[in-house]
Amino acid sequence: MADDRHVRVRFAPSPTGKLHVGGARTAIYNWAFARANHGTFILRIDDTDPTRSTEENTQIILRAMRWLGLDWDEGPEVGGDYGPYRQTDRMQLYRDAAQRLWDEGKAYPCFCTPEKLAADKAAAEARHDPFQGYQRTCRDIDPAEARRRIDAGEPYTLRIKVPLDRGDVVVHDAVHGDVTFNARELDDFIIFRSDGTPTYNFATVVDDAMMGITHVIRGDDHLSNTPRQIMVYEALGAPVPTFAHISMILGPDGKKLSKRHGATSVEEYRDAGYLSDAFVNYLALLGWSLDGETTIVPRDVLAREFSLDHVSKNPSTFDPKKLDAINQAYYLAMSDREFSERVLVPELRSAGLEAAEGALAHDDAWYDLLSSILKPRTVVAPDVVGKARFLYEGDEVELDEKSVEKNLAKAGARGFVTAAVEALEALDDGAWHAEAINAALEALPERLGASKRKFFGAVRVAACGNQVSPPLGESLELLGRSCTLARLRCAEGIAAE
RNA sequence: GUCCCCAUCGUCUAGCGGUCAGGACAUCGCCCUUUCAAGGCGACGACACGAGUUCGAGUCUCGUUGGGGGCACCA
Repeated sequence: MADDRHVRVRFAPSPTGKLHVGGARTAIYNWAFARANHGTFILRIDDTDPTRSTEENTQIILRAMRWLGLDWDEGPEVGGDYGPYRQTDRMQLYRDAAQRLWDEGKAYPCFCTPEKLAADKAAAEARHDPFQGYQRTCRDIDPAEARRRIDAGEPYTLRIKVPLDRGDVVVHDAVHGDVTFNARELDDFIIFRSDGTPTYNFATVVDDAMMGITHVIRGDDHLSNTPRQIMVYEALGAPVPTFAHISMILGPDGKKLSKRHGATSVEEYRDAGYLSDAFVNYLALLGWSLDGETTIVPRDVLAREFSLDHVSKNPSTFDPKKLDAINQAYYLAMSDREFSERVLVPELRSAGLEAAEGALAHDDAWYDLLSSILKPRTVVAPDVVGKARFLYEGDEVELDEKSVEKNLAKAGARGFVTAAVEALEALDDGAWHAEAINAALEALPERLGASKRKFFGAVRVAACGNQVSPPLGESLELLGRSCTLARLRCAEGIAAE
């Protein structure tokens, strides 16, 4: 094992799309593993597929990484001693490495056409040959002959020459243990395409070897081609890293998570109003546990306690409900001030309730009070907008039809509102606080011979416009004396007698 | 077809030979309560199946079944 070396791990996304939740989790594990072991976390852009990779996607991924708070020690924009950190900028390195293997007789040119390869494979399949890989057709072509054909312009690929006596390959995996692959499965796979570009299995290994990667933490889907990658390490004479293959993330139907299951990209969750900390917390727990009991694992704890041997082997199902629960737990843990600054005000601004920039309509105490009542009612950030809107409608609230029908339209409602107006008028501006407001209204239902439910329901709709609202006392305090009384008087006019 | 991986409540998981199989989310009920939440208490609910090994198996072995992944001049 290479564990005694300084830990160096990498996250190497392909910019063929946005950062997916599965990729995000892989990134989180790599980051956390590096931090927990005082190692180095490297970000590398695996963009060897020119047709599908875009610069735009690269930027989206970098942005998502920053939003997730996964800072990298080496990589794009921060540099490092093992760069460049984009595969397209490393082409010469792959060529050099391949040339070296060729010179050393560990790789050889293959002139088989794709058609021949397909035919060979079909034939192997037809005779039920357990070995369906490359038939090593060009393995023993005389070097001089090969040279001649190359010089004549014949297209060729470069294949790795797997030693015939290699024997079984065992992958030492930190989450799966030792996984043995039969030597028979290994074939002389292509390391360089006929167009002169390296294949993934070759490029990644060259990179990981040159970058001194000690632990390769990646998706389960790579386990099967790890043996061939090991062949490359061996040919290169580089130490084989420790692998850690983590299971996939599935959708609610047990199928691999995809678009049809809803949001799959990190930025969609950011835009939906999830907290980065909560999102990282949830994803970290999807396949890893601290102790089996703890659900709230802040980033710093993750960075300290993360360990590969608590990584689960089974695939996990993405559960939006649990994400919600964790997100809400993070809000609940915030102080009113923090909630106000990080959640409430930004949402009010982007919803246009508050000016996009500059001074706010109220003082800090007002937002803190609002935060205190909205916090336990918020699952995702944008929830605050709908719940705070009634505070921004001036003296005439928009009355919810159904609420009016079930409250103000009921007999006696006018009397309730009138009584409330009288009681509240007795309070002057200086005494306009939730506690005093509640005290002033408290005795009224009994005096009027009405249930609290009916009385407060009528007042609530009159002042807040809806039978569902944050606590009444605080709501009226936030509304202010004059606005509250204006709304109540307005409702008196339409309330049933 | 072949190779590999996986298998504990609906979901995420704890468990690393002897546990009343624990926690969290979800669901349901009760409490609190002027609405909605939040909170408190409680209920429901799992070792896929079959053989072994063992005094004893969720834990070890093999098989079955069921999922997933690889076998590309994709990554």
